[in-house]
Amino acid sequence: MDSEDLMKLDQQFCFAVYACAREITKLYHPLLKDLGITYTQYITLLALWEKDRVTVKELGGRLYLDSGTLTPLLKKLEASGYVTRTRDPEDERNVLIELTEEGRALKLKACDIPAKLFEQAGASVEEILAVREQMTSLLHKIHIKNGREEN
Amino acid sequence: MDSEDLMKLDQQFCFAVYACAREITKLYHPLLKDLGITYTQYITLLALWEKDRVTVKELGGRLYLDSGTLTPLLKKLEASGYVTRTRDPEDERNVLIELTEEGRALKLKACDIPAKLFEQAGASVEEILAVREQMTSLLHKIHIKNGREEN
DNA sequence: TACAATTCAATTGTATAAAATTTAAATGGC
DNA sequence: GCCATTTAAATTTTATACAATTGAATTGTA
Repeated sequence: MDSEDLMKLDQQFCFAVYACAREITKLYHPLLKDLGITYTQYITLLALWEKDRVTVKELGGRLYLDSGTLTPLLKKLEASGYVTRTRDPEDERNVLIELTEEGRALKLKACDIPAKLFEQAGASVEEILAVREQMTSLLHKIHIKNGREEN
Repeated sequence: MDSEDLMKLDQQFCFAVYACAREITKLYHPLLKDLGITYTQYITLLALWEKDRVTVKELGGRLYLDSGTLTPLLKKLEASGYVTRTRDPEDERNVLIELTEEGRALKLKACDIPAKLFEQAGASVEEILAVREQMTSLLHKIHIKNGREEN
């Protein structure tokens, strides 16, 4: 492939992923609107439903987001009554995020979302699973690259 | 797979794509900073280097972005001297986007970026190409779904 | 030809993202 | 125990994204 072809939009791996991510988010929108949460809030709650009483740091590590994004988002979830934010008495630098009863209850209202999305995706389960494996593998590799300054 | 597993963060196809898209953008950052442009501006210029003198609508169709995102972005590219924005005399509703000489010249400075990124990706070319095909296919399918209100 | 419907870009309002800086708290030598 | 270093969260700044609305221009049609 010559340099001219490499510059074409349709040849860009990054663009396929970038545009796809945005379209997927839009696909979630009507379902999440019923619950009164945004996509990033949904992803954050998924992480908390698995394990809460975690620091912003740990949550950010799992979501690949930093405090600049999470702090305002968690304050919104707190204002909505789904989580609490309390300074860890053991180490006042840490803020512990915990689900409230309403936060836990929301999981039941959201539990059919993954199945609904799978159904809407318009692709076979096998295909989706295979691509997910590769995306996850690539995500880890790139995250490590981004973690180092050089290169 | 039971409903509990379907709710796990690592099982979410959407999250793999969403997080990967953000990490890829970060990977581009140091390269694009040298050129003084952002990732979305780079993608927009890729589209224009292929074909310019297009309306905001057409450009948005190729980039999967609407005027709410493109209008301020194109104004920045205009302020940087890379594009011009002129109302189409034939149909005053349309705004035509054209590259300036500097905008065209920037392509030469950017032409080694795709190769550099391929190198950094840490995955085989075959793997990247295969996943890109599937992401692109899925992108088209979901875009059509998002275009229709029902479903 | 009026004029309702449509189309396009811009605007408004809300919510992310991420780099860079700041502030407060804790830690590790000495 | 003092203080430089480190760490965590918050804040600041800049740049997307997108839904919804607005306003101007065009089109279809009676």
